Amino acid sequence: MNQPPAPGHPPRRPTIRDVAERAGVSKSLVSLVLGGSSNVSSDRRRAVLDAMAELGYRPNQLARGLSSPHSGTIGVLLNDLRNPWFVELLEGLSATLHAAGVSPVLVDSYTDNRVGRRSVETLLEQRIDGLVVVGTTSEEAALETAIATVPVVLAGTREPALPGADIVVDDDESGARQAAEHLIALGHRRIAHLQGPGEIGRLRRAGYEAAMRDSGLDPWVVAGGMSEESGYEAARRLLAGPQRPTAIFAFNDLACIGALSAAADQGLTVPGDLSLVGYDNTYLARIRHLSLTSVDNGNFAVGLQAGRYILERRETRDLPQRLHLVPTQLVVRGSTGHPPDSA
Amino acid sequence: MNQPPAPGHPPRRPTIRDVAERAGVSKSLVSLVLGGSSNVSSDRRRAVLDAMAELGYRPNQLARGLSSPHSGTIGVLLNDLRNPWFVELLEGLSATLHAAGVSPVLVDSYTDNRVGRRSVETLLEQRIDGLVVVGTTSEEAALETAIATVPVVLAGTREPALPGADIVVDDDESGARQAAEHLIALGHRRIAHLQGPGEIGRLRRAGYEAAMRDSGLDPWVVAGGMSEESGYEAARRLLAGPQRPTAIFAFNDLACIGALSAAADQGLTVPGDLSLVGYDNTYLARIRHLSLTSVDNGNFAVGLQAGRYILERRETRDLPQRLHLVPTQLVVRGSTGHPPDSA
DNA sequence: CTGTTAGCGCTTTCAG
DNA sequence: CTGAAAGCGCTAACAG
Repeated sequence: MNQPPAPGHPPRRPTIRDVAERAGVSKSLVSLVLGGSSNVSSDRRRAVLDAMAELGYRPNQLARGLSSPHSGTIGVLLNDLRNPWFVELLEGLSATLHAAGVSPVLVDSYTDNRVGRRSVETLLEQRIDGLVVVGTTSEEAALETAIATVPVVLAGTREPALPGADIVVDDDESGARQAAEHLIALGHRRIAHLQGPGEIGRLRRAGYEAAMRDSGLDPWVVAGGMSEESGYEAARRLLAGPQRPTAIFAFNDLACIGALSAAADQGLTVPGDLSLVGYDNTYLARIRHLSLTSVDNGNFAVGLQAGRYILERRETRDLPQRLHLVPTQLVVRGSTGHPPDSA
Repeated sequence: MNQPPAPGHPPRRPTIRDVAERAGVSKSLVSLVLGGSSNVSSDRRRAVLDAMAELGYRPNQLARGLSSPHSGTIGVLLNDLRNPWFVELLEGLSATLHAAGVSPVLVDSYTDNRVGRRSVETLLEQRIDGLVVVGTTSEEAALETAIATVPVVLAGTREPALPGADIVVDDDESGARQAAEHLIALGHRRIAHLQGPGEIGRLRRAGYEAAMRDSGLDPWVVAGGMSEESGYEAARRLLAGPQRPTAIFAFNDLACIGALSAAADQGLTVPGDLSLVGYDNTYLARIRHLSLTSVDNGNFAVGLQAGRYILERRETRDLPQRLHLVPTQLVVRGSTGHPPDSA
């Protein structure tokens, strides 16, 4: 069934039973030590620990997961590794999970789709204790079935709307407002916004519009997207128009970089002729040659809280759905300045 | 032990036994269907499949892994999610694995380190069937113990040198040669190279030097790094010198972008005053506003082959160590042109 | 082709 | 505090 008896040395990995034998105790005692029980004398505990070390013992999580109610793993569904906006989120999440002795199992929805793998299904077969969805994914149907089986938390996205799934995101409306207010404070009046997709796109737009109206300015929204390409196209059209904007607030950093390219194409300097603000404060924004003013969405904090929620739900089903907003922060860099006329 | 009896509806997930009962067959027959055995009449198979669908049955991979010699998972150790050069590699790898019914389990070494998680150790406890190391990692010690237990393949890196671990990489020497030859063909003679770390750094340097010597030019190598920052610093010093180069071949795209910023700082235009070549052909190189000429390292092919190797080793231990080189391809974009004097 | 029987390595009662 | 015993869901012999 398992490893054939092997001629030379036994390739069989040491089990709890080997450890028990070596330490001169029973199987269950070893199990107790493993579980960190306090009902073990320190001598015995030492003996067990020593035996483990000598044998190079490694607990088999498969076996553990099979017999205990928790597998000790949490699935993390990443939407697209190409855009590493989620890295800090993942760090926050990992920190929370690690402290609880839980391992994140990462899967990349985009790649899996391409090769025809059913990411969520695979995770469920692995008996994950919960699922954290990082960023908007297209696996809506799969998530609906998943939530029937395991707790689900959405991090850095508000979609799909799953009854019973907690949501942890940055405060997009407030973040967008900060961005717009920054531009307004610099003296800009013709400030355009490249709207992005989905609920998040709507919220950022709303924050932008509110800030504009508060200052008696007319909102100027055009459809953008979340890619460099879409930002480029949208900005190109804007800048080719008769009364071009003096500032553009893009949906995210990628679209903002697209706008930057469009500006360069028209011979406009940034921020001399045109100011630009992105969103997400990715490492792209930090690249010297781009140096984008951007809204930081506090992703580390988002990850931390998502971890807390999923661990709570692991213990207690039937919690009400929760929404946690993390404050944003505007990071000013080289892509914003006063409008040209005000010079 | 497992799920408490639950008051309302039974939360217990259907097992192979439930399926057998419902389909009116034995447990083992269900197992055979699951395993895709041909020794099952099509009627019975249908019955089993139907029962599974009706029950919403999902095989428990933990249980499967516990009783069969393979767990059906392969660990994938990612070095740093921040630099998404490996995305296509992962796609190739996933394609191979998926075709074999094996699931990749992704872990991020960098994040894990930060939170104090022992990535490799965790994977081994999960009873992975093999480990693919993607990119250079700092977990050398852990890898050495890992290779005693499971097959290891290095993809996109040559380090650490592990006896018995296959290596799949692009042909760095040849790639660097292509980059240098491209610049030479454009008429450049003062071509500097920003050397990167490790074995790969040495190989790229060697390819560059060979191309230079073949054309009777003097190699000009300075220490760089693999980050934007290090590329910036190195290039800044180079460009401040008396006889500055007319072209720079950087270790990778990130360093190349650093060089781009340094050029901008000095008021040099690219490619008018200075030509730049990167390496990895990441999506950064493709960004319009950067538009870097770069060497594509064929990472999809690297991933495919790494998958093949690991699957082979899963079946057959004691294979000799292998090295597979994937051909590179220069992608010319806007950062290279003729040297200024030749205009 | 089918049903029975052992385990895989571990946790968890339940008596000592 | 400790040991024996049962069982998690599944696979893999083994006789029918």
